[in-house]
Amino acid sequence: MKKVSISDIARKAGVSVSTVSFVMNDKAVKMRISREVIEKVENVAREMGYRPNQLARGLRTGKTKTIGLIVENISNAFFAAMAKTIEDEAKKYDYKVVYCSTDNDETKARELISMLSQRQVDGYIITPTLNLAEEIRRLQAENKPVVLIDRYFPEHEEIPSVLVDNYAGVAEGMEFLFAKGYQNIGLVTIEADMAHMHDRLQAYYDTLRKHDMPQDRRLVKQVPYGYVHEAALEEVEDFLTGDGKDCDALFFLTNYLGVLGIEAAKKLNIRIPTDKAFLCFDDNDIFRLYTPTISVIRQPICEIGQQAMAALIERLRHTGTETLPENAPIKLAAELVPRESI
Amino acid sequence: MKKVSISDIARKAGVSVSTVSFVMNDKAVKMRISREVIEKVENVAREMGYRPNQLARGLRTGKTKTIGLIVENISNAFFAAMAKTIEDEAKKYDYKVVYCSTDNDETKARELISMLSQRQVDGYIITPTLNLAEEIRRLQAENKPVVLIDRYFPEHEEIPSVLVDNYAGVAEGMEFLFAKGYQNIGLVTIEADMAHMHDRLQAYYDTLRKHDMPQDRRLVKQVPYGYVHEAALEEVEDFLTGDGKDCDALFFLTNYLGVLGIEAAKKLNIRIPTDKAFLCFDDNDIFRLYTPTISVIRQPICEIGQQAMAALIERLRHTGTETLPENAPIKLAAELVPRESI
DNA sequence: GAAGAGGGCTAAAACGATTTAGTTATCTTT
DNA sequence: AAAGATAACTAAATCGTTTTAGCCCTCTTC
Repeated sequence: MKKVSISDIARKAGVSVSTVSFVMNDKAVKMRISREVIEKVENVAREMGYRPNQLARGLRTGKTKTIGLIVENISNAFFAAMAKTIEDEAKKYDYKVVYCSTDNDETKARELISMLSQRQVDGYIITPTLNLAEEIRRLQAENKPVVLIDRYFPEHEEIPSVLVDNYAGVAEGMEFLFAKGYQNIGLVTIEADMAHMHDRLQAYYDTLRKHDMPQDRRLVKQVPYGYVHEAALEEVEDFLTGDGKDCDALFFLTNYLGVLGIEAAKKLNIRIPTDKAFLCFDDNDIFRLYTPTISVIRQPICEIGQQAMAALIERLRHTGTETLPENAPIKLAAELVPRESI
Repeated sequence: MKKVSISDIARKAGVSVSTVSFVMNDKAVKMRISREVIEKVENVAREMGYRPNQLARGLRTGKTKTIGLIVENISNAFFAAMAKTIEDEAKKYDYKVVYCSTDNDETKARELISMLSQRQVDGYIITPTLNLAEEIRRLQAENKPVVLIDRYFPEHEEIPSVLVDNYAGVAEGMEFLFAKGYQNIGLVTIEADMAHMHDRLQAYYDTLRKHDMPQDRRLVKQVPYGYVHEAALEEVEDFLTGDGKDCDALFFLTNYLGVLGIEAAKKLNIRIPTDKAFLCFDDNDIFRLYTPTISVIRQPICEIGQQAMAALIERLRHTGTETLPENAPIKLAAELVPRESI
């Protein structure tokens, strides 16, 4: 059984293809199609179970009503939640979203952009990797709007972005630790190759300086990217028993690092918060449930998704208008969620 | 800057559109295009940054090299992991996957199928909801292969499916609990409206009968579908303090229910396994990390994804051949992972 | 030197929609 | 009754590919 096309309907209803098209697109009245013909066409279309072919439509109109969402890893709780929000948000504007994961790999990111571009998506929401700015400029040059989320390129304000205020979030966390009397705060992070991680790291150092505390590089552990779980865990364990042994508090700069942290602490029998207080950037189911519950700096995931979508839609509407009012990164406030780990 | 099309290249290279097409599709040799022309076209295409328009290609060939993946909820760890496997697997066969969530809503599932069908995906991998068989038959009638995962329709063997052996998995879990000496085993489940949940429930009752234990309906708690987190949590708490108070072990039939279980136990100060042993169907990061670690029946997620993909690819290849060799549900063995909670 | 074979390319139809510019018939208007 | 307006449609181009059929040229071969 083949799919029914607009011309099948035209034939059966005894009208032209154009007429059917007008009826199916609610342009019948504007095109002065008569009541009877409209009804006839609608009935035939319903009976035959007509569904417009979006490829053909997209080819002709140049609009696919689809946006491409590129995240780091869709199976990570943060991005999964983000994807869900964006999908729901997109539906409100009658857009469909197709998502893909970069695994933080530059090459893969490029391939994904290329793939989405070939599939003619109307716009993009992207969690960029390093060195992706040029590729993104190319999309913009093709008049395809792009909005970055979670990360941004400080030197490229022509690419709009929506993210949490990383600096303020970490600063608030540090102030909280100081207020609770912790003096020797260790940091666990990943390579600060992109601006958002750099901002977080900078806030750590700046807050230490503000409180006239020494800035000891050895208290900052960088877990290299791309390690498998076991290797990364070992890195954290080494830190907890080595350079970070005397810390009274640990600040984990990502969700995943926090999970590694509690796993390591568990293995090493480090009591939280008695031996070390724990604070993590970005929330996670585990942190809410673990004993003790883990304090976090929570990102406003929904709001980021909503604002990103809103920004994208606005640009989709005014496509052609090259200069847009506001392009500086939109930075949303993080929320400190104190729990038992501090 | 507009996108460059095949005819732009043809013009610039001074050849016909067909020639360019042959070169771009590696049919140049078969079509006896000369070495020089091939190189010329390839160079021009590279210089101009040509990317084929997949809409046009799909429209012409009837193949989009895209498969639709419909799961219950992409932000659930189980489905997120499944999606990742399937995406990776699809790439091996040079397919792209677009995924969407039903939220277990029949209507939404229908809409998603319709949307994917309009976008002309070549095949489907679906976690079905109730009453979806007819809709799926329609896809098959249009010659679009479908493979179900995680759930199935026992009365529709013409729709192939790949899933864990739910019955055997739960039976193994029950035997393990008995072997450890637990006598009074409560069950927490959701509505058994679909066969896979029915199979799990049946295994519970059958194993009890096999051991000549009473089958007490009150020890089976059904958490209704669609409750918000707080309401569902309350349901579990009520059970733990009410009908299930005297159980020495609890078997949670899904991942999410298990999480609710530990959350409730924590709130009610129920010690695991001292007060009650915990066993959960389907693994989760939390279960590995929680104190105590939670024993689970682990589903072979990767294998399910791989086999589903393999089955789909086979059907994509032999499209037109209506009768396929093996169509009975493919049931893969679950694995008991004993941890501290028992 | 005519027929046939092959080499090297191109024209044009087709896929399924949208959209512009008509066309035809009927109705006003003067 | 001729001119213009309007109502109710339709023809055909177009989007960017793929693919079939065929064209033209040169070389064999007898």
